[in-house]
Amino acid sequence: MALQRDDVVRTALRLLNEEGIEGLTTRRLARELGVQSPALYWHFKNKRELLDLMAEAMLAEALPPDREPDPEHWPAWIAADARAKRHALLAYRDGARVHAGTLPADDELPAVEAQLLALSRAGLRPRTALRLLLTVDRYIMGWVTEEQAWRQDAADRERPPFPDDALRELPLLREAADVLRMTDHDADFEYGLRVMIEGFRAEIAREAAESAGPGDGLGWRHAHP
Amino acid sequence: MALQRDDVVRTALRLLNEEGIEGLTTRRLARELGVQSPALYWHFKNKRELLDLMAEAMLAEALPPDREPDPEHWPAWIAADARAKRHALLAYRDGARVHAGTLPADDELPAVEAQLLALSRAGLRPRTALRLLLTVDRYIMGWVTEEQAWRQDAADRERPPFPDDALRELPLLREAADVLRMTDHDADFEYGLRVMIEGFRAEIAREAAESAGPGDGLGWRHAHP
DNA sequence: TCGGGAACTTATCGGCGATAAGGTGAGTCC
DNA sequence: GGACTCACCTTATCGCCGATAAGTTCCCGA
Repeated sequence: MALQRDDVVRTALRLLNEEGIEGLTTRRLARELGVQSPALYWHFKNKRELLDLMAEAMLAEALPPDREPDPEHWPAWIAADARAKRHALLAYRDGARVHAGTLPADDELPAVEAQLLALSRAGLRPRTALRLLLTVDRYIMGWVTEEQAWRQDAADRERPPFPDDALRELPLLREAADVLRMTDHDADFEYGLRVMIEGFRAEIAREAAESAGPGDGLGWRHAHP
Repeated sequence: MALQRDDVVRTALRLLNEEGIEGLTTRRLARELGVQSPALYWHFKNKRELLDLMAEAMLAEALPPDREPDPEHWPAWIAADARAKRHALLAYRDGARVHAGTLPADDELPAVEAQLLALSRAGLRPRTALRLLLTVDRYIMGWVTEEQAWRQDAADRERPPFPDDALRELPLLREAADVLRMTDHDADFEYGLRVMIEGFRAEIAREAAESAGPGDGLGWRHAHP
């Protein structure tokens, strides 16, 4: 049986985990598949295309396109999707770097439309809703990129960064040292996510107030959920 | 006069802008400096070290370490710093990718300490304050990374992404099409930043309420500024 | 005057993504 | 049943990359 595009992508993802993005070369991948490296160029126009398919595959597992976001509990599914995406990216070494800069495929757009629908039921205009989704997405990408870089060179590094004596004259940083040293990625990510959703609440309240009539310019009302 | 480390970094930054990160090779850089490429390894232990110094130089211009953040107006300086950092990264092609994964140098820590001090005057514990700073930093990094990737392959791409007919069945996305297509990076970035700061306000109010006494678990009070 | 080290050169290594051109084998058509 | 086709792969090669080894130049201080 001849090589399938799908086999290549799966093998590439396995190789990514074993060797990291630096070690993911067309030659190495070909060897893994029992094939000569130019054979890969039958299946992909270039390495970028392979990386794009890898990125798509990484997220397809974690974020199936047929979710049905509930307008009543938007903070819940926004947070759940965010966690799922983070974990999907974390599941592969350098996952965030592989995913960075890829465009959503056309068949992912309906899922976004569904999210916009839910958020507009919650009181947001589509433009605003999409901006919120993009905001949390950028946060996730930035977060996981740093997280994986950190984890990676924590593995290489001989000694931990920010030793105590570098913080001697910096009492507040010393008190926040475990955040600075990222000893608990999960909790720190979660914190930022929560704060962000808090901001979304305020934004929804503001926009609802604006559309209901002239607001007070601050819009401090309780968002629905 | 012999080559100075600083000349190399400056030339590398210029070259980065002209050629992009792919075109920034040691050979090309050496040629630009009128030198053979192994000469560079006298000044830097490897390319990673050069990139780190480039990252540091990029931001040093825009975020001088002697700013004095005002506790009374923290939303203002958080936003200003965020904009400055974004612009610093945007000032160089692939700036975000160059900066990604670098650690703050030890001499940048006092500036962070000053920010923590201002935020703690505004009512936050140091751990929380640092988490907030990291949150907005991750947002910036994620944002600019995507923004530069987008700008870049907008230059290569023959036709714009998300053509109208891909959105035919997606009315909400169509209404938000200019956000989806990122026609106004500045405004979209600003929006997310504002929402984020809105969340910070809520967080500060909550933490103030908690430390003042038993809160209501929601903390919906007006933040001070 | 001469030793030494800073700053560079030449030569070379192994590896990379990609292309060109050719081979092979299974299926199809007459 | 033989010629043709085309999917899928190989071999050979290109120009580039980051990096190292070893040797050269030249200035400065003792």
